[in-house]
Amino acid sequence: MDYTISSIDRALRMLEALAELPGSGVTELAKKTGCTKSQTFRILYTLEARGFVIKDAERNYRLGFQTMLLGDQARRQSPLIAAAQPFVNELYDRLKENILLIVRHELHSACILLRSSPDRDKIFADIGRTGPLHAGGGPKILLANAPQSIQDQVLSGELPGFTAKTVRDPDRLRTLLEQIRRDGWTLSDGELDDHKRSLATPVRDATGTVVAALSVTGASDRLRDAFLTDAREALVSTAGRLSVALGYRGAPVIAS
Amino acid sequence: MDYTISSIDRALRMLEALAELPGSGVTELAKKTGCTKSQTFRILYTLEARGFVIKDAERNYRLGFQTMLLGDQARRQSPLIAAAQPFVNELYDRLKENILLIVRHELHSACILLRSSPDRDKIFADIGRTGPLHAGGGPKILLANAPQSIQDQVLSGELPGFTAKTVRDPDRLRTLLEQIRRDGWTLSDGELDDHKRSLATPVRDATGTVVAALSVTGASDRLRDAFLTDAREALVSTAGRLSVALGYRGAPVIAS
DNA sequence: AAACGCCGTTTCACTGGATGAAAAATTGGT
DNA sequence: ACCAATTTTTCATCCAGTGAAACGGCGTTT
Repeated sequence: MDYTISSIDRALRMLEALAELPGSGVTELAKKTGCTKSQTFRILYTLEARGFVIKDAERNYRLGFQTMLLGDQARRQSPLIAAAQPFVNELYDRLKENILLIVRHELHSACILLRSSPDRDKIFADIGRTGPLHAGGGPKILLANAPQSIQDQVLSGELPGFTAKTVRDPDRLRTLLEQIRRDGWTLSDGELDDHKRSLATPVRDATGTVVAALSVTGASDRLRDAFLTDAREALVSTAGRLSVALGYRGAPVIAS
Repeated sequence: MDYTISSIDRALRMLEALAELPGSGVTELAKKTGCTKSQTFRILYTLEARGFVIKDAERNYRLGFQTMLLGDQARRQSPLIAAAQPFVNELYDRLKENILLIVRHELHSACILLRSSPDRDKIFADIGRTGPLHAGGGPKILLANAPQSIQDQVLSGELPGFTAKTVRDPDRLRTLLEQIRRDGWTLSDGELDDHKRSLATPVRDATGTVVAALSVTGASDRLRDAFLTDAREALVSTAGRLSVALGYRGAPVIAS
């Protein structure tokens, strides 16, 4: 049964459109969302009245403070983030490389926790930044463990390349995803960022569902050899403990 | 002319209610927002479909990842935050005390930027946390410069005390607000946090509207004497430069 | 075991709020 | 001043949203 209230759905899509096109006007947003211009105007008026969007002097719109504040509250109140924070910190203290917690939202990945060192090289992932599901350690873990319909949609859609090493062939990706599910972890070697490697492994909740990927990312010339093996073991162990903290009671994944 | 779409307004209020009562069920949220139960159920269903809220196994709701991610985008795309960030950092480097940028949202204050030192004592203000307008340096600056209707509403409403030093008498507050407008800065001595002082001054935009308050907050035994004077001068100067960066072209405020 | 209360979910007749097309107003560029 | 593009406003129309009540499940009480 579908209980969707379509005017509310349109407003939510308007917020999403604004996140992608900050500083847009009424006509542009109408085109982006498929709403009529007068509908768009009224939606924006309603959103503006509550501070979700701001209209500037040139009549361009941006996300407003109330969106920001509610986002902060969402972060503060997230049981997953609360549970994961100490484990992310611990892993960072151990490895001194970037540690990320990545989630899937529809057909994309998003970084919801990031512990990085100021003197480490910049990486694609950043707090709140969305990215692909087919490239990168964490994203591939999430794709490999996503519902079949999600996998099918991603693999039949566009598979953009971020570097020369990004795997873009659907058949090759299917094989990789199968191996990832078997292994219980994955390594991304320069698929999202040149000269960067990313190890990742799943985080499961009480029902056994993969709700996030825990990942360590750093320069390829550091993440190799014995340190790579060490990092992988620490990563899998930490993600396993986090999963237990989230109520997971399945069998421990045995690395091949 | 009122172009508010009431079902959308209800959905936005539902998000706000969830920020205040995370983990609520349908009945509680209906009561909080004044919506019927079937309306509440449908609103939540629509919000959940797009990831703005999450329903857990016990049928309780919380803000979801999409709210968090949009909040992150709002922060990333805010011209005010982008402009203020270097000034906040500079002031922090200078004073080594907590530096805050505070905004008003309806009848409350909210901290949108915070530069604090790990070894500093904890203060009330925190990123994304909303607070009063009648207590604390930054909040009082915002109240003193708010539209008359906002001032009237705040002063005729509840004025809760946070410490023994919080001013709760509306008449006394009116006198204080007048002085704040004359002085162009204010000192809060233990009104929000015991043993904490907070200096604050307004930040203006191109139209001369006070859009934020810049504030330095620290322990009372550090924020005194010559350091207090020094901090005040640095604060007022920095806020003035930030205001200019935002397009403000008014006369410089001369401190009494 | 049955009754009861509470909550979340579902149903469907009804209507008023949302809609869209077009007019009016505003803005920025030449 | 003129013009094109955009934003805002208007109003007759109608359908999407509403609300009251039924339904189902669960935990507690008798």
